[in-house]
Amino acid sequence: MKKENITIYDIAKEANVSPATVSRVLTGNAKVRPQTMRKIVDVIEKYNFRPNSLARSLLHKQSKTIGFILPDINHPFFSTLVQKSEAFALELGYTTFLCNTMNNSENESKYLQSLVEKQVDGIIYLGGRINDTDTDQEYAEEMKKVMERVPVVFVNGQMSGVDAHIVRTDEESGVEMLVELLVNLNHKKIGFLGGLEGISSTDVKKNTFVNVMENKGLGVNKGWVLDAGFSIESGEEVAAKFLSLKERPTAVICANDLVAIGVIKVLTKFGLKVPDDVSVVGFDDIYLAKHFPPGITTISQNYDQLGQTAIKVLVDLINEKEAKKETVIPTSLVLRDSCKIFSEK
Amino acid sequence: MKKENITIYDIAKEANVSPATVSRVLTGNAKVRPQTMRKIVDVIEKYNFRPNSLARSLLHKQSKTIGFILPDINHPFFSTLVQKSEAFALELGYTTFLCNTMNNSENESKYLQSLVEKQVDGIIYLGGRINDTDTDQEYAEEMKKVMERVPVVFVNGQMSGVDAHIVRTDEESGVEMLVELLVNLNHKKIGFLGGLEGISSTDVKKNTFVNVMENKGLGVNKGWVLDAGFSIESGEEVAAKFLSLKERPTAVICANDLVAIGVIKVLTKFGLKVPDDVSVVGFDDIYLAKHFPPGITTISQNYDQLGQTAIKVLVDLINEKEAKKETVIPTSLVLRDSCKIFSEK
DNA sequence: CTGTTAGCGCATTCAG
DNA sequence: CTGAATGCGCTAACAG
Repeated sequence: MKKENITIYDIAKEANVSPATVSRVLTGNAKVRPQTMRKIVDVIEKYNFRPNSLARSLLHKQSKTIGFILPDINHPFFSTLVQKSEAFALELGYTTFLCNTMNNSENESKYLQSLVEKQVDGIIYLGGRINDTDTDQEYAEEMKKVMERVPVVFVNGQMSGVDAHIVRTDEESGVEMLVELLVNLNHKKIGFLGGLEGISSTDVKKNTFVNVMENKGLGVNKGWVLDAGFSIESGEEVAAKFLSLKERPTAVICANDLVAIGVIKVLTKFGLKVPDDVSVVGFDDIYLAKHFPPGITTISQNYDQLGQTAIKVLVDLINEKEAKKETVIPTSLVLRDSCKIFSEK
Repeated sequence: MKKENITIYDIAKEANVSPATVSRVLTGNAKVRPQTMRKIVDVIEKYNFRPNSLARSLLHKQSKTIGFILPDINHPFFSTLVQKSEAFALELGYTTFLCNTMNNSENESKYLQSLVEKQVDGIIYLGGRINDTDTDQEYAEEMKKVMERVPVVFVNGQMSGVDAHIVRTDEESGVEMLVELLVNLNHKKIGFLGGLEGISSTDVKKNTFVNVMENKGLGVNKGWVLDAGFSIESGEEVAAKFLSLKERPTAVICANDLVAIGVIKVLTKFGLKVPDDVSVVGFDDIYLAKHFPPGITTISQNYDQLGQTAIKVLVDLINEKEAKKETVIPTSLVLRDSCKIFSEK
């Protein structure tokens, strides 16, 4: 059995007051005679009493809790974003439930249910199914049902048929900046490595890449656009394919920094120097980007702003205020040493 | 206002049964006529009803929730450990509350209170004050008060005066292995870089290091033991000090892999090759250790076992079973390419 | 197999 | 300023 819980009744009895009065000093919602107050506070401290927030939430029908759904807490992009968002939520008086789905769709459903049952006041969806370019309609239905009960904000994602509030990074302009940079550095043969087809962030980036290149009158060789995934290992894998290319690009844009790291690692291992032989750029500006030699030129996600805005929108929804349906967060270019001007040898 | 919640009463009314019967199908704790069952299930699905776990927890006096306290979710050591622990907790039917204190002692107190108020069934303490070699007695008192209400397990930490259950990595033998390795590689001048004095993991490692060295008849130069911290930046900082040494060790053991990364980065930048000029080893075997060139030789923390054991002990405590007071988890040596045999030039 | 009742711990009426 | 009573949503105990 559990140790017997102390309740406001116990406190009340010992302080010779009514439970209501104890409650009043706990919440500070009504005036209590200083004398009475002191007596009660003493007893509370004596027993080290803490009010049961479950009971409180049950009564108020709000838990002051926000749930986060994310695919992988180990990925620096998510851990950073979570950290920023969480800190801000805390300032606003919300605690958070982190649901790390480990890229598993079943977990995602379970957690979604669990958050509803736990009566969270709102949900921040950082990743998972909302990243699929083509929405599975079953998931969409599930999502809609959740949204009937709990406000939800999607970060860097969407679901077709689901009318959710969205906060997203301006990935298009990020990729544009990268292409501009490389082209200005005289690169004409540019590839795009990593990511996964069908995942929206990848598709958006790839499409933007192709469009911008064409606008500049530079073709894109299909063989230079290679999928793989989002991890360092994916980068290694795709770099191997890159190496086996008959004609190689002189510069590559990677789907994210981890991929860039994997790519650089393998190229280096096989004797290609970055940036001397190949220029490599990434995306996200995770903390490793500046540390991994030679230092990766990348696009910085505005983690603070992204996280804060998401929370802000969600809290507005919770309080039934109006909130912008879609907010786009700008990115910025971070120059480091993984790319340089191209010159024929 | 909140949207009106649907309750088992609503379901009961619509299905022409009593709330108790609805509850029975929800919990599956008692037999219900298939016919009745179907009727109820239909209504539940029609309204997409989910039971309120707050109410349930209030009644049962257990929330099936475990709280985690950790200093920095961005640190791969913690994010990996959390991931493993969480997955196992989930298997056991527990969901988790992650409390990322951001290395802030005030947050630690707040979260501790919050977890008690949220009626978590147990707390896993992954880091923070339990890492101080000298325990602040105020913190110890606070801890004890928490432990009167909720079972707690310390992972890789302790508090003097607090009689907690502990699960910890065998850091001593880990360091021993590293020293053995380096000595076998003919290194005689070995340094220890990073960590912070007063943090137990650092102190344990440093002491072990000094002892083992002395046992081998190899002295340790005080100037070769340099504090800094636990991040890549700390490694960079301490590497700068290393470079300014009159006489340098030929090999260094770093407090953890991030420090090793920082050290390698700076040494490389200043023209010293790792491992040709200096051998560098780390600790933890974070996923980066294998990716950061040249690949860092390190001690692997047994994340799975560490996390699972912690959860197992905690769950035993929750269920008021006996549990081993202290469990030591073995480590293993992971050989990569950041150290090599020493030979005079 | 099913219904009735009571209470988990708290905060909020409404009286006094 | 304080106390008594009520109900948040659920399930366990007890009848039937």
